[in-house]
Amino acid sequence: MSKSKRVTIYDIADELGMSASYVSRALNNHPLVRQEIRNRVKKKALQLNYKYNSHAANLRQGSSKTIGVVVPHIDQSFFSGVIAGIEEICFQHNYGLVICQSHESFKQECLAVETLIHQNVACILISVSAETQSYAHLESIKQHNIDLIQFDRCIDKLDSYKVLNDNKETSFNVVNALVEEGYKRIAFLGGPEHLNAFKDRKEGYLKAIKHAGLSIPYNFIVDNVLSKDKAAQIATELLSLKDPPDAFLTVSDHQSLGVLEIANSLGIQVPQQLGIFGFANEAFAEIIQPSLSSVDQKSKEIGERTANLYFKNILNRKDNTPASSRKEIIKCEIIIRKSSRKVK
Amino acid sequence: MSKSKRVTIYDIADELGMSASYVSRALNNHPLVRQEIRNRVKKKALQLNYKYNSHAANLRQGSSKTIGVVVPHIDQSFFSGVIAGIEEICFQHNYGLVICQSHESFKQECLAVETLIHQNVACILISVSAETQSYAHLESIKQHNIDLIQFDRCIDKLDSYKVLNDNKETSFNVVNALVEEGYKRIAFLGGPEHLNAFKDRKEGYLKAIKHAGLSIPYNFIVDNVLSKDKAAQIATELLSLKDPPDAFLTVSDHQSLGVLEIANSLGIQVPQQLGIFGFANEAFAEIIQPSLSSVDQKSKEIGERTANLYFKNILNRKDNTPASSRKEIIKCEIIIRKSSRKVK
DNA sequence: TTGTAGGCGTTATCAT
DNA sequence: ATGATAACGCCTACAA
Repeated sequence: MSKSKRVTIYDIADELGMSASYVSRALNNHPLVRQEIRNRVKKKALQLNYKYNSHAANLRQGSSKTIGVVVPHIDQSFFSGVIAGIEEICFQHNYGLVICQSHESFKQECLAVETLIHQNVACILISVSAETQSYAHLESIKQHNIDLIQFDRCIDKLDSYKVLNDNKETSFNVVNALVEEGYKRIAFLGGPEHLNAFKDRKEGYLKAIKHAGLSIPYNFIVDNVLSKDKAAQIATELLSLKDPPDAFLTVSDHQSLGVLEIANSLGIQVPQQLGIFGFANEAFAEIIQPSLSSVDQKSKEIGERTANLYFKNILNRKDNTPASSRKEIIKCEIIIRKSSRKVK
Repeated sequence: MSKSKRVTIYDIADELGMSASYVSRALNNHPLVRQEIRNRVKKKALQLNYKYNSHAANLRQGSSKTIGVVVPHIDQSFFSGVIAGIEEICFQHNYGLVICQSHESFKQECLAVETLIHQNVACILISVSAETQSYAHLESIKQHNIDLIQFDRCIDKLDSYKVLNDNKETSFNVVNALVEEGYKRIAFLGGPEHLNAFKDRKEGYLKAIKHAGLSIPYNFIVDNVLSKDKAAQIATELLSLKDPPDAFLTVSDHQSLGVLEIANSLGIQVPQQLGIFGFANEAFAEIIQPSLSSVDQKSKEIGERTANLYFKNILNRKDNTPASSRKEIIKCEIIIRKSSRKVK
């Protein structure tokens, strides 16, 4: 295979005895080009194995019909669900998608954002890493005339569209459900409190505890234990107390899993002696024994709404939306499984 | 924020009273530019909020320091592991990564490949969809001077580097392990046979069955049942026979899960009455009860080796490697858990 | 060590 | 309806 030069619209033009600009128009279905000619050009393009060069087009047009997504992990069901939703909408609008993982690292997140800016994406959709506290990198996005939408885990202070779950309400309702089930000493394993999603879940929890008139020891409420291992460690400590919790509300199923494993190893019966309730509705939640109660965050819908926000509200209608309507709330669904149901 | 024009190297050059080409060299750490000047230029770039324009650079250079990956799903632990490995190596070499999902659809796979060609990626790493039988789209990659490496699920007939597991040997060994455990009527739930990974696993199975001198009814061997649901359906049929299988070897943990659920619902004890063994070592395999025996395919290593193949063997050393050495084999690790261990 | 000039492939604008 | 031309931002011979 010779290192032949790339086939361009000029090659097509030459073969067809027309100009490159006309070929370009034909390929792009320009209304001024007759269907018959379009077909002829496209046929020739195929025959010559011509491929469109996005870089050239992007350079010329200064924008790229591409959307960038940055998420902590692509293999958590919440995020892969979101991505599936985004993909679908982008596909409908004929936009490309570049997916980046931060692996919960601030540094990698900055790098990803940097790359996406270099690529001149039209819009960046981001759910920030657990480490992310400052947001100069996000402001830099806007400085480059790239649109920004945050979802799920947002920097509150940063002005941008946001797509969120009704975390506080859901958390409140979950605790109520636990209380109704007879649990009274409900511990809370949270995430980093500087992220709204986790802060809201904690607030909902606190509100419900108050509402139910329960008194919870201060050390039952632990922030920033977002991994299975950290959760397991805290669970070990708490469950070894003379007056241990009789339930855990966690902000992720991975934490729930950590708690469950510790409970098992300590011989504590779930759900009879200990209730467990989490967020995210990971695939494994309904598979394991006992199945884990969890919150379905409607990830695919979040993805769809987030992407649609760009296409419907931002593109064209360059943003004179009042700040107040810049938040979309997606309602969660509470899924009660065995891990929080004492009575059959 | 005004719709200001993008800051370019010309702006930096103007401010600093030098030429754009010199700025370009300074930013790229060209040896002929003194460190002191490099620093000054970079400082000014930062100050002006300059961002590199990849499109312009790619267009100029005709290649993009970007690698494209196409996988069926990003949220299966095998593939996300592979991606993690690839990411790491790309990062070391300062290459970008574009990740695409085919969702097991041939059409979407073609689309992804098309997009990556348009983006002028340096190399495409692909594990084809279950539907993929023809490979014109993959040949098209090579026609565009883009390098191609297949991993895991490969089109055998297509000449390219390949990174594979030792599927046949592993499958053979797994069956032996099942036989040693006392299982005798071992059914096989496979994938689409036109894909080497599944074909090899089947061959290993058949070889081991023969080697052990077992006789297996022909209907115990079923191809192309790659989902949990399909596996469950076949398991229901087989387990309802008067002489049912006493073990299942599957080619994915999702299938194993389907089998397990059916066994549970039929009141069949796993592993006492029915052994189950799968591939992929999904996260849930060790979590559920009984834990699922599976094959760890060393996904991260596959990713690393695949990416390294590009950087070490292809880049620069433009391919005079003999066809024979164009295959890398990664050894699997067999993980025996409860679902296939009769004796304690 | 630094600058000049040209071109990568496309598309928008202007002209015919 | 079709063509010529310039420009997007960068890099790299080549020149000085």
